Amino acid sequence: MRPTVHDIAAAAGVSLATVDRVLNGRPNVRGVTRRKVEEAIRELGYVRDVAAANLAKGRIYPFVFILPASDNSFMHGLHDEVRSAMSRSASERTSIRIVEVPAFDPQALVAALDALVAEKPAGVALVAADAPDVRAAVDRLVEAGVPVVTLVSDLTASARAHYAGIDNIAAGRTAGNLLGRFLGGQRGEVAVLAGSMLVRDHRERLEGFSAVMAEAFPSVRVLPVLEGRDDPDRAEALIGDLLSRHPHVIGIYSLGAGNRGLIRALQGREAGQRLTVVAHELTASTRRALQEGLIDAVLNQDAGHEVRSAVRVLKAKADGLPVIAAQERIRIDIFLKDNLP
Amino acid sequence: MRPTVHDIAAAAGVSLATVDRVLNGRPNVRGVTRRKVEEAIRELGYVRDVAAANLAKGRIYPFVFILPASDNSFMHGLHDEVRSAMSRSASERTSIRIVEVPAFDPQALVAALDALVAEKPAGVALVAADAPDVRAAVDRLVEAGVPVVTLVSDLTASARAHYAGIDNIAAGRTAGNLLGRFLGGQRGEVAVLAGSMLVRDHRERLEGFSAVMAEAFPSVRVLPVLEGRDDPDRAEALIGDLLSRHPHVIGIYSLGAGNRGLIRALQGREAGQRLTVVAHELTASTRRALQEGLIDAVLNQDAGHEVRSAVRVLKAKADGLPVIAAQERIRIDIFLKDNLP
DNA sequence: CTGTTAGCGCGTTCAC
DNA sequence: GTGAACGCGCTAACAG
Repeated sequence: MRPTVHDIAAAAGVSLATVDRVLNGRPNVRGVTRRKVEEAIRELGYVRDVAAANLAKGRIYPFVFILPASDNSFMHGLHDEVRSAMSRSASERTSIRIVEVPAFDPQALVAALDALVAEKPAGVALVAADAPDVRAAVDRLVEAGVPVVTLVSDLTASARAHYAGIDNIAAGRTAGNLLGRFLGGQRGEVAVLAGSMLVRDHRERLEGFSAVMAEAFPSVRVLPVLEGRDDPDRAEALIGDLLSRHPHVIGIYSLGAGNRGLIRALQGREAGQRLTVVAHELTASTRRALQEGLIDAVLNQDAGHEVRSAVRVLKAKADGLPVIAAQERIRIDIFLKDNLP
Repeated sequence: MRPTVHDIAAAAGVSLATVDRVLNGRPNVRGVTRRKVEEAIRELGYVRDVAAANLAKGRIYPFVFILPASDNSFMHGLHDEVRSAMSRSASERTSIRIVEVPAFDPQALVAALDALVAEKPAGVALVAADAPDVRAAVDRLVEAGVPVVTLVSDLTASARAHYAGIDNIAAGRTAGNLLGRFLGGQRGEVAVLAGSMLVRDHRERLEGFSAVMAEAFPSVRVLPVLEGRDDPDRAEALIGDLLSRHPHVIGIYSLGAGNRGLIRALQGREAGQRLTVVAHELTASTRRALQEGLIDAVLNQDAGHEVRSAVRVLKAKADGLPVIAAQERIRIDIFLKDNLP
């Protein structure tokens, strides 16, 4: 049987309360007594039963997730995952609230963040838009003692405690390598479809992609980026237009969301002129396109992992505990039609 | 505040014990009473506090993991993950014991399994060798009331409750697709290096790989499989010999373990004659080879996920609870040099 | 069949 | 400074 507080109290010849004081680093314990207790703890190999501790404390963590109200599958998925985390609230002792803000709107984010300064939740997670005002608002919240983590898209140089998302430069490089290899030495042009160069994750993916193409696949020319604002209709128009003007396009890298439009544009083409396509985010539509061979590879970030990681980190920060960085790294998943989950 | 057993006892006008009986489906409750309690539970939206329940129960789950004593990095990693699960035993209320058996040795497995019939642990996980005797031994253990899950390599048609591992046919297909695409239309021969055709996972990978090559890449000829027994030295010799005899080899699929030998053989070649190589299992050596460009892609199964999943499933089975299949699916990870974790 | 009672391991008053 | 005693939400004897 595992040793309990009783055992160490007995071993140290003190009462439960004293053991508790030492365990939780509270004052009012003489140095000698403290050392005696610490000795007993080490001796018996005591490890505190967190579940019992939480039960006794009855503590719950009120968290707020600020999410963009984007109408694309990835954001819907992210919402779902947060809701799923809410449904686990009971067992995880959390109380999660979602605040929706318009997408690509720094001012809305700032307002939402500032509103939380007074509320003082135990932690806040947000999908950051990369703007100085947002950075300042995050810093104000942190200053007020609320831990903040960024989700999916980061806000560097801010006081956020952690970023729960993938390394987007690496993602861009991966996409470039995959696309380049799949093209198998063909020469020609590749198009890049992004959501917006205003968000950091998209900028970084482009950066990584461009770097690899220049380094490793010089015979392929990367066309200027198209900004589809993660909107299917706009993406379809942009791609359709591009393909009619550029007959030498042999591949596409879609680094943002709203791939439904891209897929529609691809469907319109004749069987003979298939393009090599790498896209981001595994959704119902990209999955189908992968299976049908319209898309060759999909890079994915697991929104579920990201949300769970954000919650873990926020809890740790709220308790002033350290975070095991390696454990919280979000991986870049690659899906071909054969390894779909 | 969440409703507790006290609240529903009060609402239903019964005692705590009765509420507990209804909650845990225990007998000795009149139909009327039962319904009253169930009504109150629904009414108040009661959800049981699992942590508190576990605390009160004080139950621990004695599990046994039977692992092959293979000297390759993947198996070492698997061992590490099981040990890591053991270190979490305190908080997960498990007590895990590892039993090592010689690799590729059905009889040793049988002996280990039979020894457990008397011990009657709460569950057993094993890396199965695919032999009728093993199947029979597993069935005996299950018959004795011990839930069994297979790990990494399955044992179909046995009474095992679950398989915690990847879909190896899909893995083989993924490898084939990747290798075929990377070859970019070249014609030539590809070699296949396996551990042993006696284990199911290797057979299935080969099956998936061969199918895709035949379907989608007819210009590539797949050479007869080489069996390296997951032994580095043997693999090096086999590959070295092969390459000297077959000048038209343009790619290699290494579907087993012991890739250190393969990598040594690759290192001996001149820069001009690089092969396209897809291997399994991300280890220190395959990681380095990936970074150095000796290997082009690595497929991986996350041993940590597999072990954690096995524990979750065994717990559920021990309690007679259902398993959420979707949640326990182990994914096939693909790593290029750019998305290494 | 149903209720009473005593813990599980820990945190927290409130006396001493 | 230190300790005794109660309660967190739930389970499990043991009575009735």
